[in-house]
Amino acid sequence: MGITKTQIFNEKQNELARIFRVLANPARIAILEYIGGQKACICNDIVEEIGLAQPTISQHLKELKSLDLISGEIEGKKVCYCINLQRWEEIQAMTNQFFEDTKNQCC
Amino acid sequence: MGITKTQIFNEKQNELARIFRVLANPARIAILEYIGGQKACICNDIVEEIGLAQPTISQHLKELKSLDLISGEIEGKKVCYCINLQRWEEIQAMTNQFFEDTKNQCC
DNA sequence: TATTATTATCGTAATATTGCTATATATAAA
DNA sequence: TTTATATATAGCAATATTACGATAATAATA
Repeated sequence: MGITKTQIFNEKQNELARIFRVLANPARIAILEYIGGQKACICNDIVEEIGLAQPTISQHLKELKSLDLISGEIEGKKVCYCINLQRWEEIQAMTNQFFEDTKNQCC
Repeated sequence: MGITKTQIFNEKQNELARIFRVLANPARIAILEYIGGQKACICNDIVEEIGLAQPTISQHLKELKSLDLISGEIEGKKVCYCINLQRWEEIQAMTNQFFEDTKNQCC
């Protein structure tokens, strides 16, 4: 095989794994940090900031959007990306809950 | 190419990405939940619990150990795995800090 | 309309990940 | 010592990911 057996896991486990997968890349971490660090929603200075080719950045942005972690508003020929705060906090809460729930008593 | 360009990112970004990568699989989430849910450190009932082949579980455990997220104590012919609480909380804090730091003012 | 700037998509090569079977290793029990 | 049990490792096939260059799509500007 070679493909993750999502069928045998529950929805929450798959959702958590998907969230972590989207975050599991330093370019996407850097993009999120950069977007988060801007006062205004700056768009694709990201390409210059990060140092990867424009199509690569575009692909990473697509993945981040697929999780609804960021949103891109079209402003003329530019697209202005910013953190989707509501979803961000939702995901922060979910992951933190996972860490909290999984702490155990053993050892 | 096809390989992540770790050189162009800083240590923290790479470390975060690595943490998220280890967590980015529903089998590993399920394993952690199971280990965390046991009062005592139960070992490889995990194989029966999860429903993947024994070598596959072993491989996932190895990845979790590589992040020091769990530790495996040898007890006779069995190995008793449990959450490494100190590291667990360290990683919880790191990821939570990331979410906290990255929230922004825009939009 | 033609040009330019910005972003997205397509196709591809290199590499990584997932999960398996077969097998090795290590310890306990007979 | 032989056998059984528990775990790890090696090797492999299928699929996913990362990053790129080429190119399409969109919209502002000349």
